[in-house]
Amino acid sequence: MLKLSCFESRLAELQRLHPEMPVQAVSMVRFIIFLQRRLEDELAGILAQHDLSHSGWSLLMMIYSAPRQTINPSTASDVLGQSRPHMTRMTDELCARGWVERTQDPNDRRAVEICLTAKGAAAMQEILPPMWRQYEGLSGRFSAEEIDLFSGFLRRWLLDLETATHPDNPPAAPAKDIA
Amino acid sequence: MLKLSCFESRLAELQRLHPEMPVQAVSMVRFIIFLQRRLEDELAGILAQHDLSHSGWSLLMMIYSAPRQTINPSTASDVLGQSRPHMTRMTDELCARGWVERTQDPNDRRAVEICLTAKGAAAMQEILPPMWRQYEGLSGRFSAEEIDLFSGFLRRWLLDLETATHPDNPPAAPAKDIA
DNA sequence: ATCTAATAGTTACTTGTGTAACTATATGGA
DNA sequence: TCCATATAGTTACACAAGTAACTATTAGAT
Repeated sequence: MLKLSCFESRLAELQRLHPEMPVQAVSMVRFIIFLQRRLEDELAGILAQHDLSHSGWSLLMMIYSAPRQTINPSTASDVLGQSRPHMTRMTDELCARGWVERTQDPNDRRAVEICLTAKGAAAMQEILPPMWRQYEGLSGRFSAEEIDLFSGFLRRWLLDLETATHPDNPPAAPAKDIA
Repeated sequence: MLKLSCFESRLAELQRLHPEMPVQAVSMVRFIIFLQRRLEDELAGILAQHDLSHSGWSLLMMIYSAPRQTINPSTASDVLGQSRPHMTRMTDELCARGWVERTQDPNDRRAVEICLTAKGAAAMQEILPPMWRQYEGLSGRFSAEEIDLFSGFLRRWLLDLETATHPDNPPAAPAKDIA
């Protein structure tokens, strides 16, 4: 029996026991958790070939795509949803590879700037193509229309959660079509 | 600036640098990871009041809703996507609370059965109502129609990933309407 | 100008969870 | 019937990532 089927049997039984259970909410939350585990496991396989963890990869992509290919640890922590000590450790690892370097923020002596090096940029050129293929392979089999809809739902949910925990944030503009 | 907005700026820049990037796939995978972090953080808040980790809670729910409120560790590990040693530790914690107990499988001396105790059932009656409310509160603001669609997408993606990594599994039947 | 509160990043410590290895037991093929 | 292989669960060890505490620095109110 498929694991998901087994899980859904449990869910059905839970609902039988507790008709007041918000079954859709419970299952959606659980589906997200299951998806995350699988997706990270799959990505971990190919990242391991480059001796990268998922966190290191996330940070590297943030740096690579930032203005002047430079970021500071607190911003990275904020956007990636991971702790500042973890950004410190990931930065340590990437520095050890020679892929990034830390410099002093000229305007704020507390702050550090993490910049991509030429070596790091070269590494990214090598890693990105197989990673794009991996991401594509991880996509479910959806039509373009379904992907637009699904992506929009995920984004809205994220925004709802972000806005709920930081009510002072203004509601975000609708998604711009990035493509 | 919203964290998600910041992230999407990075994504836009990545796409400018790499037009071949599968932007929808990359963003969807990343959205799942972000969602999982937030959802688990939110759930952790209320679970902490009951001195439960997310893993312990997951296992407890699996046991609570299983036939005869009994499960074995390997099945739990398989369905929840977590390691057998972790199931052992979670079981240790729940045993220490008096909420579950281990018994010998009468048919297989290797196997352990984890059964909910009366005390555990009582604890569940107490924990479930606030948890239902928490799950409901975590749901994004979607219409019933959108929730059906969204839930279906999540489920299909999970099935695609499960089938891709275990090709011998038959494609699952479409979701039965649980309600 | 002063001082309190907040922030940036690191270090030390803690918690969560994986893998490897182990023992005991079951399965299934020869 | 025997034996190799696989499985169940635990223990030991390793790794990932969080929190608390710290120092240095900045921001902003008075």
